[in-house]
Amino acid sequence: MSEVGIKEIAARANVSTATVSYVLNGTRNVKLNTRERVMRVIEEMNYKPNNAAQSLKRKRTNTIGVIAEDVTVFNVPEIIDGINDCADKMDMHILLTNLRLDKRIGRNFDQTDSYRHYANNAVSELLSKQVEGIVYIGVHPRDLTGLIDTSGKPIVYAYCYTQSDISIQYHDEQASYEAMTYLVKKGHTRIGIISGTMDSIPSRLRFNGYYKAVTEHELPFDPQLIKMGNWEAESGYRLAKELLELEQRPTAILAMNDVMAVGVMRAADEMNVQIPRDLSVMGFDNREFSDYLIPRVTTMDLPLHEIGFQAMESLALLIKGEQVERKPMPVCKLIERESVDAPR
Amino acid sequence: MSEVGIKEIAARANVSTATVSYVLNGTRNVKLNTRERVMRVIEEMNYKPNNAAQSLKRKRTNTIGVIAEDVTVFNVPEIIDGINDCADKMDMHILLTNLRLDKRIGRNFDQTDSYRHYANNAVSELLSKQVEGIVYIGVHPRDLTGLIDTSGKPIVYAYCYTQSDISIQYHDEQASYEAMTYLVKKGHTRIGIISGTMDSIPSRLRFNGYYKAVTEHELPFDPQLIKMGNWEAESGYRLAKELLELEQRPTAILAMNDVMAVGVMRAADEMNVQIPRDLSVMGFDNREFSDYLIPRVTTMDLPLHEIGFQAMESLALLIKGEQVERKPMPVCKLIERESVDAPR
DNA sequence: ATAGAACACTTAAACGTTTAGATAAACGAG
DNA sequence: CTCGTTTATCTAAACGTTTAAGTGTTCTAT
Repeated sequence: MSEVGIKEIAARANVSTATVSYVLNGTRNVKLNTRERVMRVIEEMNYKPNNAAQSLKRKRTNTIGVIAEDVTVFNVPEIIDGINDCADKMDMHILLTNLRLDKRIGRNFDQTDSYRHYANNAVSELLSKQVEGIVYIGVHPRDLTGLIDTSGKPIVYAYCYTQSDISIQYHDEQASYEAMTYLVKKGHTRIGIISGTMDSIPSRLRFNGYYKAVTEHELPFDPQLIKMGNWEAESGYRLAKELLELEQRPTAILAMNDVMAVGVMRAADEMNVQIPRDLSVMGFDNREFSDYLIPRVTTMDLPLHEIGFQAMESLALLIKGEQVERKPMPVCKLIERESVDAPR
Repeated sequence: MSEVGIKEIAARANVSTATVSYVLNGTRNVKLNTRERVMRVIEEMNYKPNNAAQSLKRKRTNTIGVIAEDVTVFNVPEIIDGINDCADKMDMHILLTNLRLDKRIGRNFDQTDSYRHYANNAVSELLSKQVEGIVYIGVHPRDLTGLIDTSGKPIVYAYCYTQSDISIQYHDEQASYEAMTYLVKKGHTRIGIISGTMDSIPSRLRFNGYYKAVTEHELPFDPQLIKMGNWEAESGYRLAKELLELEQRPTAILAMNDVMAVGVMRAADEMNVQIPRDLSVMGFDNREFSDYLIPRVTTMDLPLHEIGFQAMESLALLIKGEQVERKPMPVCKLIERESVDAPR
């Protein structure tokens, strides 16, 4: 612990501890003269107020808990960055808990029990650490409604879905709509899509966006062009082959994540289909590698930083007991690269 | 703050606060009878000890600070995961600070002043939060000796270098030696390398490993085969072209990170050099995308989790005031994929 | 010159725990 | 049955701050 306390400072500066506290916090006027004297002693002794004591007295810890389902999943660090960014501004600190869910229970959405166990343990620990609120970063976009009990402390969810509390997501539907519109503007009319697993909410939303684009742009609706993947490269590979083997090939494929887009590119490579000459490919997520593939793939960038930032903003409001007004949903941004061209 | 305190529990259980504390911490014998009574009340009221008060009295916060130069840089999350893993075991919590260095000052190693400023600010905040120690995750492997002042609190560095304190790195030299040996075993003798910037320590270590392999395996030493890159894809691209334009082409290229390996593959693609038929390519870092490229690239996996774990272990020892014994350096692991073959 | 307000500073209680030391009760040996 | 010891519990101080209330001191306006 800090060796030197406020008493020592007070003694050396010939004032009471109260005065030291006042100059430290600026909570009352202190004559310039004495203020400077106190400051000087503080400097000299390199005094730092003991935060434990402060928290105890103030009943405020200036600390929030961040629970990440798994920090090593691609979207999490950026979200944390956003939270941290906002927290900095409000002089809040971040107590981080990593659930390691990917490593512990994998993507099995049904292990609700062990899931609930890990999550609530983490919450419980954080609460006893006196965090003023929690932001929960879900990586697999499941619906968490009712799973987590914070005994009244404010919580906001980032990236995942819940009905009972505040949760910040980006605008999935509009993103896939925008992607489709982009392909249409490039001249494509036969567009294949490879979706994620349909038990995931964003997957359904992205599909909605696709469907909206199909109707609005009056594309021929062909069920053969719709493939159900599972987010993994292998499924992109397999389904792209199916699409490319159609008697009437699509001229473009929209994969609902970049990983499946990789699979698409592999399939194209194998079948000697050149991208983007013979086939346009579009991904989703703007994973770092999408810029490293050959050709560099056009994709939708996720507003992860913004999600984190907004989550923290909302949490701060909840902590202050204020109403949190609905903000416009963060939107994705189209990243134009080399994998899309006009059809020949 | 917690609404219900130890006094309330004591009152309801008809004991003194001391007794409650004893059953809570097991620091003294309490008759089974009363212990159970106290426990029951604790349960009923969902009582959680106020950590601020505990910390104040115990002079222990069970919290360490983690400073990350930038959480969004590829190696950081995995290191945090390792730290978190170990911290969990020791019942320690993590107060996270993200310097956002990449965004604020970029890779400019020379901005020592503003660098020092950010880092020491973070340290200072953490110290006043009463962390018991700090692990500092550097992303650009510069030498940080003397830059950071923790006023006596233990600190350990992960991934970066320092002479004055404990720092945990992986074994760079042996990794590049192993990579080279692998290529040699595959039958290559003319091996080009593209190094990182030579002002970076790992870059020099990796070069040492290369050189050691060259001499030990009695490869012809040809300075033309050694190219100095800057870690970026573009430099890999440019330098691979130079290598491929040599009158006596190398049959394999070892790029000292996966990003530059991407550049190599682009160059090869453009020059119609097929990988691995006409040229073997090896990367370094096992970035996620290395598995997504076509062909999937063989590379060296970094023991990031282990680095984080060891860092936390060492820190725990320092905190306890114990000697930290030198452990064997974590080593990289060769990930064999498709980009390397025997020369034709 | 003086009352009253404004200002600068101090005193001491409080925040919710832990823990040494005190006390009381129960036990065991003779 | 007594004395010493062990065991169970309690009392109260302490941890390092903040802050309401109190005490001087210095202005300001008359």
